[in-house]
Amino acid sequence: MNYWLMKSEPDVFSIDDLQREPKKTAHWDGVRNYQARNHMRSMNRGDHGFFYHSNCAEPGIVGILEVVREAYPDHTAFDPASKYYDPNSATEKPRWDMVDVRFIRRLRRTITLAELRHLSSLDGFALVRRGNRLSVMPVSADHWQLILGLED
DNA sequence: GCCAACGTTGGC
DNA sequence: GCCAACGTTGGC
Repeated sequence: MNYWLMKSEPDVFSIDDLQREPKKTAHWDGVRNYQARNHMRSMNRGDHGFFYHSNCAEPGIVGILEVVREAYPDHTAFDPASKYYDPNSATEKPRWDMVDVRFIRRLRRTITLAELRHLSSLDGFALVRRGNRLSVMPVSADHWQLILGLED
């Protein structure tokens, strides 16, 4: 099993929104960055990921999700009414993909970005690299366990 | 292929 | 709201 981290702005789509979805499952649409898309293409059913809240008062990891459907075309790219519309992503040759993810649980507390930045043991973790803006990134098994260990 | 201009992300 | 750090676009 591989581990991931996926960012979402809570004002747009929060961990609570995911929990409220039917079957607690949602499309992870709107990714418009090639590196992030390629990470989604590498995901396997059953992989786990951190749900990260970005661009908010307390940025950090708030929960855990599971990949329940592997990458397939992101239909919002075909929809002129969508803010994620991409005229360069033709339906016969889709440029952008999404995965389906299911809510597993909330963390008992938010593990903040500020806190993670202070851990030298997380050196090399993409999230805490300076200037990182990637919205979907891998997490090593070691880092996954280490971060979960911070929860209590 | 270079690179300046522009747009976006996201912490603070 | 500011702005640093990137990514993308498009002229040449």
